[in-house]
Amino acid sequence: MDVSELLDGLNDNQREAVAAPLQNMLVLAGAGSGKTRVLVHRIAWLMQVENASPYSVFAVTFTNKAAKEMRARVEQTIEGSAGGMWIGTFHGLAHRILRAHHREAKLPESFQILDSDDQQRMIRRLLKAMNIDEKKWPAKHIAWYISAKKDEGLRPGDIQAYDVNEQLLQRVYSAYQEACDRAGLVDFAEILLRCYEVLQQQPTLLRHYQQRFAHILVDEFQDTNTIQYRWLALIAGDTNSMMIVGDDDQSIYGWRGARIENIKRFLDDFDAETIRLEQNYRSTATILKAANTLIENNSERMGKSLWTDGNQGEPISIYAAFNELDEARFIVGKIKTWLQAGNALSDSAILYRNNAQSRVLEEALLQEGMKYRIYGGMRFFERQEIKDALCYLRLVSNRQDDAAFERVINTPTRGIGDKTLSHIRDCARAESLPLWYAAKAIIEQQHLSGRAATAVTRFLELVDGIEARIGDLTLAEQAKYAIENTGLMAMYQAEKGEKGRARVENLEELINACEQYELPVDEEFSSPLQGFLAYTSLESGEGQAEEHEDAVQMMTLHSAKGLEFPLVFMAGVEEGMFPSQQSQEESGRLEEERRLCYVGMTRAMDKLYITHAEARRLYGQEKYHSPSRFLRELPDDCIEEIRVRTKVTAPQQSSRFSPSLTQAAFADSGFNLGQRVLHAKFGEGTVLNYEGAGAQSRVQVNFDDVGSKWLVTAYARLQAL
DNA sequence: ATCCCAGAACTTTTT
DNA sequence: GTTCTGGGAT
Repeated sequence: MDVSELLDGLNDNQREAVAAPLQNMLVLAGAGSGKTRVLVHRIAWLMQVENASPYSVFAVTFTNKAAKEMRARVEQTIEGSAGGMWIGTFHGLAHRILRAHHREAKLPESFQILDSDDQQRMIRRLLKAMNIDEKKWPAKHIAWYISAKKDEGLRPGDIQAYDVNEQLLQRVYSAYQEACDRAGLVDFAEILLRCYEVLQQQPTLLRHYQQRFAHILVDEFQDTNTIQYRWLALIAGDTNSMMIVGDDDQSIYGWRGARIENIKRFLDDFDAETIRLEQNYRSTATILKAANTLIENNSERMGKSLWTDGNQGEPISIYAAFNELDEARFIVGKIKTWLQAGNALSDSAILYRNNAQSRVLEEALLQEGMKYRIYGGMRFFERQEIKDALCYLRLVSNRQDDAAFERVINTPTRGIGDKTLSHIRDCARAESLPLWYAAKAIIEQQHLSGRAATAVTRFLELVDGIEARIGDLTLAEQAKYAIENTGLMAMYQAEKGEKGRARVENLEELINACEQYELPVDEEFSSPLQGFLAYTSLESGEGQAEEHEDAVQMMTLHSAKGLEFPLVFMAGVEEGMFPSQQSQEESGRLEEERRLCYVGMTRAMDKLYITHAEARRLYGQEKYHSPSRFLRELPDDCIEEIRVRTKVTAPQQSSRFSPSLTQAAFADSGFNLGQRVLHAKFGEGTVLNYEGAGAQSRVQVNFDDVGSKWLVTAYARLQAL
């Protein structure tokens, strides 16, 4: 590609960033302002104009998806291979360095990665051994604590524990770390911290990477945490060509350690120039104006205002639903209309604050026979049956892996009970041995009863046997061999019902994934299996066996970041839901919620609907939320209210409507409950739920605007208790 | 080893 | 209200 072509089609600011001299730079890139484009073109520019070698490029993203996209677009732009460049996620790149220098990092060659589930099991095990009450100290919280400390670059010894609680946490952290080290295991946070420490402690190594990576590019910089910042700074050294791209207004991961202030810190530490990308190529002027106005309510912004030379577009529609069912019905209705106008389902998205909200929406879509796809949820490589299989493979490749040992020693059941297991654990603890070797020792010392000893021996031989047999097999054959010979397949085949069938299918899909897997040529893995295992932990399997059909896209606001859709619905925009209850109680959280709202709004290209429900069944209770404060922050001339809100009046004593009130409401309208379809005119304070003695019914109510009154179609679904 | 029930949880998510 | 989990009973 010709050099001038690299700048063609870019606006002035984008061009300025792409063609900037070698210097540290912050590109403050608003939503939909073409930041990926700038990064990609910058890489091409560095190569073609600055004669940078591909080996000098180090491009970091947060997600595998973003890394993959960047690599693909670079290759497209430079019309060649991006091999030699390091383009990947923070964890992927740090992991790569650790593999290459596992000795310096004091890790076994076949070290394995713990996902958060493994991590929690590991902690639970420790808590039992340390006699700590799990009720008082849930493994989840402790895992959270440990990760948070690692994210800040803190080892147990760096923590000043002033009170007994923190001292306990510190003790568990310490024990956990020892257990991981002994087993050759690293958790996600450990990958970064360990890599950081190795580079810091090995000046020769560090110099090597610093000299090699003359050009560092970082995407989504507002999401970096402390250790990520330090890691980048270390590798950058005094290089003066680091380009970071980010948007302080889209920082929504503060709750998991992201430091929005890293952007400002970068400006100081690296004496960087700032370039702003404010022209938006995605949304209508109306949507942008509303989003801008909203975000201006935040303080300490770096300042940025999106604009477009495109259409004004339609106003943002705000719908005040009677309850969550009405909300779902409304949304589905609008999607239906949109579909009938000749649009694709997959161009519409429903965004919500928390996953629990998806259910009612799903039911409504199902009722209309509309296809949908929900993002998030259980990932492929995290499924129980998949993890079982992977843990066998982990154990095959690294006998020290205690987490894997614990998981599969009695899966499928082979007569190794709690007693035998705690025997092995005791021995392991006493001798500071991995469980595998403790089990071996116990058998040799004949400390077990005949039956238990046979069972354990058979297990050890099983794993050894797999390793002996898979030597010259392909990866897929190895997996197949392991899944079948361990009895896993038989176990899940025997499991009845839809669930068992799905699990068998997943195991087959795992073999398929092995077939598809390509070992990265330039990374240092001792075996294809090793590479595959790392892949399964770092890439959770999004896209595995996924169908691409035309469907409504459903996801949380968080997972919508980076995406765009012509038609967007934001559901449940109510006080207590969004901003969430807890964000209103803790200080500083509110602004992040507002940024989340900003992110949500700026996903919409053409039309945005925002809905809120006056009544909502939440955790089994009827809640009456007022519309979100964020709605009040939108400028009047950008919005239209589809249904003027009515005041829902609950009876004084109870937060639920009473049966008599419900019956009265229906009787007043001249209809009886139980009648399949009812037509009624309802006024303010419409009663939506009916609960009678002996039978429980949920009244589903459909509303359409008819002048100042509402024509109501309702039917009751009576369910005997 | 398996099953069943009581009790707890319950933002947001990538790696 | 629902779903998951852990512990106790069979």
